[in-house]
Amino acid sequence: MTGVDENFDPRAVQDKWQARWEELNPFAASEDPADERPRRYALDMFPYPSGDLHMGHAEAFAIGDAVARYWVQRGYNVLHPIGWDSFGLPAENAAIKRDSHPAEWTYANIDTQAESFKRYAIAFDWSRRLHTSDADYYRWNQWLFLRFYERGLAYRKGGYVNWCPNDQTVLANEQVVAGRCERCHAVVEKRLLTQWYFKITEYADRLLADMEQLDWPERVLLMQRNWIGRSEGADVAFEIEGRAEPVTVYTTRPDTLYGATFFVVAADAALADEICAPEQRAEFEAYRETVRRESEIDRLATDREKTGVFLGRYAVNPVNGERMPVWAADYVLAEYGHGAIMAVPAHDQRDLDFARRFGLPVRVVVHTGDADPGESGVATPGEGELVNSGPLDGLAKSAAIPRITEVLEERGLGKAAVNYRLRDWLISRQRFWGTPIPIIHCESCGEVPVPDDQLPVRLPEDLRGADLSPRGVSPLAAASEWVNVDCPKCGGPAKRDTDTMDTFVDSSWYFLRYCSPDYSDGPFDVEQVRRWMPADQYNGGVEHAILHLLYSRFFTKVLYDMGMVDFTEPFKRLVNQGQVILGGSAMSKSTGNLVDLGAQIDEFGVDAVRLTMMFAGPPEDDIDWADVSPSGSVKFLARVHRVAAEVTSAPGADAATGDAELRKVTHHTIDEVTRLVEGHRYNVAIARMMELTSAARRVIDTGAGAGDPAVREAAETLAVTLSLFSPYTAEEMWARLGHQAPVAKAGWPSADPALLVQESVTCVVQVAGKVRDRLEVSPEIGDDELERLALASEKVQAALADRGIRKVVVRAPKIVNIVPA
RNA sequence: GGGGCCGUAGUCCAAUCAGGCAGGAGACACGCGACUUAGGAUCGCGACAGUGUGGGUUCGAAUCCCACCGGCCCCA
Repeated sequence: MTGVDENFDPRAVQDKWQARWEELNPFAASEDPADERPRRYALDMFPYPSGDLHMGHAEAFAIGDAVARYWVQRGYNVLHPIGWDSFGLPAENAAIKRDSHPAEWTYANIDTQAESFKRYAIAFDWSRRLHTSDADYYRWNQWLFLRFYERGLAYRKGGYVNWCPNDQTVLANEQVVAGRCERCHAVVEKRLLTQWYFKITEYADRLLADMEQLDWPERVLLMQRNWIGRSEGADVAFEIEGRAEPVTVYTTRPDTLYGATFFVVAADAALADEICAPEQRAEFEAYRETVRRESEIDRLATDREKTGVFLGRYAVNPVNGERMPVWAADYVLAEYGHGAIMAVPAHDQRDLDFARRFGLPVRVVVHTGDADPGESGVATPGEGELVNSGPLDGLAKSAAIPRITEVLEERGLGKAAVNYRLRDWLISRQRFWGTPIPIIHCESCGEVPVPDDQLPVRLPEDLRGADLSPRGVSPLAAASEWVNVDCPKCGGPAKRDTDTMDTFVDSSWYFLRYCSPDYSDGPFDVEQVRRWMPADQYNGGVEHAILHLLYSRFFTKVLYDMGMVDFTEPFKRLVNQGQVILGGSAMSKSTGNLVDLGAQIDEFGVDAVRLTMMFAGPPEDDIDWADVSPSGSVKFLARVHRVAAEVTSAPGADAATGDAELRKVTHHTIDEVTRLVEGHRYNVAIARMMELTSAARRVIDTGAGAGDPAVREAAETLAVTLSLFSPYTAEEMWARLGHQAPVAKAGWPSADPALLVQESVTCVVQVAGKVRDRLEVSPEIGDDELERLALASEKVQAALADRGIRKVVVRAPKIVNIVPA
């Protein structure tokens, strides 16, 4: 062989260009107002610094990088920043274990990851790097908290909250997945605590309505819609005998009001305690104790037997005056609606299960045509005609709902109502490594905000190791010098709030900080944000479909209401990459089912690992590392590099004088790859680049040879397009072709339209749907002429034999289908 | 229980949005040949087989519709 492939040593090429790029700094975004290039903001979900980068990071950032690099090639002024989500529990746990400070572990890991990102050749603007655990960052969490507080969007309240017994802290609803802690998977308990909340529920309708603006995967929007869980129904007031105030319940099925046969109050709701009759109290309190010990998982299980206790009281059905026994049960949640429901066993399965367990009556009020629920044990929630319902009789369910709502409103017994599944966001945490909540509790003044000019409230630096052990209250409480302060209002003795903020607060606005990372007069420079935001594309894992993405949308809307931003949605387009798995299951350190990114890079090189990620399939699909072939990528990179290395024509050689066929392939490839990259179909784009490589190879070996200018044109096209995926190889090719680095700024090639036109196309002629002949015809051929040509074909005539023709379908210039009689 | 997404060669995947030649775009693995020795290199060639199942619409269905089977996800 020529020996040039021996010159292509991926490791040497990496080291050489990484150093060179460090000098060139090609990806700094320009803030120059005179820079007229249109701006694009390519945003990646920032990493948590737990050890080094792993395969998942490698895929996610390879995708985001292809986007950013493509925009740079297209001549945009591109913002592609990086930072670290560096507060959080793992650092704290590591500090306890090692008797050190969380900052030590955190910043060491950040440095490791930063070095890996550089080696991995991600096109970041390194000058904008931020860490949420820096006081320069978290002071603005505190500042934002105070603005939320002023607007009534941050408040403290007592109630049952989710408690993770392992992490020894409360959790937001969004952090409880199927009854377990989303971090450590411990079964979540309920505790009665006073905690800080953000009033995200006030934005529920806007969070729903503004989804229209979003070019996001439909399934993510659907998940958010489900999470917010808007439902329409009615609030209905029920008298409870012996209680002055009526109790309001929310129902989505007011049409079934005549079918309500009992009333259920959440066992752990205050109402149950209040109305329980004295003779039932002992039984009720015993039951309540068992309920409190139950996990969310138990309570949600649909197949377990219903439990409950009669409270010895009766509610009155407002439409027919019937007395309904009031029960306490665990299948009604204290936090949902008003913590009490009217039970309609005929048309709600859980109510029916309860009724059958305790021998309560079942009354059908909607005739659905299905078996009687009282007999079958299967509730009938479907459409049907109302019966046993006084004035509603004969109406369809859909007509009965507005009718009964109207009646209730007329009589002052109820009204149409909207309910949400979404709860307010619980943001306080009883842990150390987070943003201190900037509130001071004064005995005489109550809650007093820390004045802005005293921000940041820094974390005390003398806590470390065992000081941080979880003990159910924040470790900050033990730092007495830090805790005890003078009240900013009255100067009297006061104590700091010792909880820290959920780290999802940090990540709800970091993308704004990137626009002006060193700004010191506010969380961000409003002008800079106006120029860069909203982000054009946001890349990250679907695991954030609800939590982070919902919170960020909420923050953006609040900032909009504060007049700090001029848009209501932060991320125009969202791309969720799949996971990298191994042998069909998720990679995990604990099971040893793991591929180490560093080892892959050592073996195959950065470019081959990146190319393998991008070529494996569509970005949103999972990649099973057992199914892909990084060695195949190595082979391709050597092959495409060899094409460039063999080129002997001079830079600037006139391609027009070169091989016409190869030129067509090159320009078709440019045209297709452009479209494919725009559509995020990188795997197909790479396949096209492989085809072009083969076409150039053929011309070198068996055609016009390596000196043909068309070969140079193909090689240059390959270098620039490959730079999105395998930047080191692309840079080396570009240098071999006699050009100046960086190839990243070479400029995207454009296809010559003249080379895209086809002189002839193959028209398929079918008889009864079977291909019988192929005709080479002009792409401009008319239907009539094509039909004549097709019918004249000998093969067609033979296939027809002596059958007549019933119909001829012509779709010029691609196909003719002749249907015999 | 409700809703959503997905089933194409031994394997990963194209073509599905907008119905029109799957002699599958590309690749992995496999086999053969060439490179005057060798080949975990390179270049070339090849075979295999097939749109989950059953209906429907259509001149024509991987593509659209319905049902079923199987897998994944969200809510309950």
